[in-house]
Amino acid sequence: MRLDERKVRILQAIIDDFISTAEPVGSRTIARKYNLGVSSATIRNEMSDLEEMGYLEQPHTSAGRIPSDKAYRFYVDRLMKVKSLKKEETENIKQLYRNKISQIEQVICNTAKILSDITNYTSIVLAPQMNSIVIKHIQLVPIDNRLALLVIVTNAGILKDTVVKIPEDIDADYLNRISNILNKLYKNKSFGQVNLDDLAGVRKEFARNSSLLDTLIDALSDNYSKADKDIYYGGTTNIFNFPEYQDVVRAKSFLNLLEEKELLYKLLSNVESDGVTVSIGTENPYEELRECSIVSATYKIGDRVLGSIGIIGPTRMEYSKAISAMDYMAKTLSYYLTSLYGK
Amino acid sequence: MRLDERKVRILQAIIDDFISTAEPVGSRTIARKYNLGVSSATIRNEMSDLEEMGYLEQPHTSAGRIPSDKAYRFYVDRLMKVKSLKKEETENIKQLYRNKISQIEQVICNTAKILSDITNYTSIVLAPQMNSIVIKHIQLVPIDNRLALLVIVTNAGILKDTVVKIPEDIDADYLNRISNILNKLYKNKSFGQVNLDDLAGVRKEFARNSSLLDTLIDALSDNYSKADKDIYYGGTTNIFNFPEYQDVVRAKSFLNLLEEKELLYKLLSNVESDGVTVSIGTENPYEELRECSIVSATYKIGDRVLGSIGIIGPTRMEYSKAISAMDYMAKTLSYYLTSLYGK
DNA sequence: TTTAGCACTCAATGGCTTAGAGTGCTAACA
DNA sequence: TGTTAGCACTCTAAGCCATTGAGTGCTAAA
Repeated sequence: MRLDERKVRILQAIIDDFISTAEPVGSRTIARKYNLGVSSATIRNEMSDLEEMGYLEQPHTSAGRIPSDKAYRFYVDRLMKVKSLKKEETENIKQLYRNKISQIEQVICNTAKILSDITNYTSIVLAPQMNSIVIKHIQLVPIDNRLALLVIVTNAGILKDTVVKIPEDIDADYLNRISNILNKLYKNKSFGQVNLDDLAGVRKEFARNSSLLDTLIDALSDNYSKADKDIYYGGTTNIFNFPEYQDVVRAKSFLNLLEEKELLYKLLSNVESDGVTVSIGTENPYEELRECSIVSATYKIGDRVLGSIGIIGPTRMEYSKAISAMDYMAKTLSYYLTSLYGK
Repeated sequence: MRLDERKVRILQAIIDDFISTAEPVGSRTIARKYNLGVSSATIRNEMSDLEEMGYLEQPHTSAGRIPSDKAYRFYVDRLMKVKSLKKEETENIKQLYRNKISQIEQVICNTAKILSDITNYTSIVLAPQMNSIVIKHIQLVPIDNRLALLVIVTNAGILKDTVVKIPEDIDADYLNRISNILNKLYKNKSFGQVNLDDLAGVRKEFARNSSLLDTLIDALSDNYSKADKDIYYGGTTNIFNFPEYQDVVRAKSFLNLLEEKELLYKLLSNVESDGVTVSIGTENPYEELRECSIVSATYKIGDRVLGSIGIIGPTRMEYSKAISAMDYMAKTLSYYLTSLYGK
């Protein structure tokens, strides 16, 4: 059976309607709301065909029909016109980056927030992936006679800097010497190449202060291992706005899903490095996500991918809005980061 | 009418039962489960008295009874024995602070998490209140020829340090001079005393680099104004575990409540500075909280209150557990911060 | 003062009916 | 041959009603 133009028009009407109402769509509704110039009976026949072709599903005989994942895919690839963001929305985004220069985590956290504000879905942002980040400089900055700040400067902005306790009798010169040792070992290496054993190897240079060495090893490995899977969220409670999540059990399982960092991490780190990726319902590799869609993109410094951003919502998603917001956001963030830290 | 010993025993049984089941408690249940040596009819009479005295309420005639806020207050003040935490729980808490020295925000964020893990309620932690924090040192640390790190060292650990853009032609000496100016102006002042006009007043010293000055003013005011109302959460979805929040509307309104930072901020900043404060249902000044209880305490460095911690849950809360966890946590956190930044 | 007994109340449960939205088929029509 | 009106059929959701049972309050006896 061929998907002729009339079928396409009807399919589009059904998808549009279902996206906005979340109710199964009947033939009469289509005939009334979208005047396609044919009667409900004709539409009924076409709908029956569309079901046979796999684009529609029927929850039960006496209900209307809902689009299948295949229909959404067709919609996203062919039907939908990506409408650009409203002026005020792009302004909001730009505003976020204008003048504001602060910790990269801050920026990313705000990115998540604004993305969920614009789309009304939940947004997920993966913090920069350490493995690809190169250390430009390590320095111990003295704070007082018992504390110092271990600052790791990377080509993606400052990383979590860490306060470390130092033995009381250590002076600035000594800290400088240690900074030099650290630099010699790690400068221009990526975090993936960092080997903490190297540091243990120079234990003798620390003389009697081997406890300081241990503290440093701790601090470094902390930064290395943990920050890697940092995930930021925006609009986690937005899910309650959707009728399909008015059921506590479903809402809860959605919120639990968000806490499965491992899964989200895998999901978002396998994203195309260019443009916006859309993953619909059962296209997702994970069971838990078979009723959700994910719109994602990466953000970069120059050409190097740092991390990724995702929007997650019901398969009945306003793809057009979500995709355009994602596209604009990822580009703006990348542009901003590149101008700040890029070479 | 007097609250004689038998009434108290019955009241206690009812409260205990309701706390663990969330179901209205009937006279027969009490007679069966807690053998008080009297029949259900006697208990019935006593319950009727307790209701008249305001300790019990009846959702409807043919249901059992539930404790009133007055009953919980009595329970917390007189009846309840605070049971101390399990060994493994205190171990978990200590573990959190052992060796781990990092940004104060990190510590606070983890505090929220562990508190909610132990109690199964939602925890709320107010970041250190800037007004009382004293600046010990301000320094601009050069990163590369376009960026510097503005580090503000306080008597409560490092504050959010900020990356600032600097004009390309500025050298380390110049940054040092600026650091000195900043120190002269702000050292040993609390954030409450910081007046950004002071900085504007030295504009001439910046010579042609007045854009750098503006950046610094921005960065400082950012730290000053925003961080002040930072709130960290733990276990926000724990609320779904309680039968009284199986209703989406209620669950949603609870989650919305958590986003009312202004309100939570007011609520938690008016807490007794010593010991644990318990605020039950309608005792709370806000309408939205009349079905919740809040257990809170402050954390300090030495004697100076920095911020506060709260646990929020249904009025039917396991007060004993919540209070002991809160007590232990606040003390441990204060001890840790004092040993690190105190004096 | 305590307790057994009993009538009474009321939310919750489950079965039953009805209403209505929607389908699919058939037959007539252009 | 494609389109449409008409109609019987299906199935969920909503409303209604009777039943159940947990729990109370009162009374009278121990």
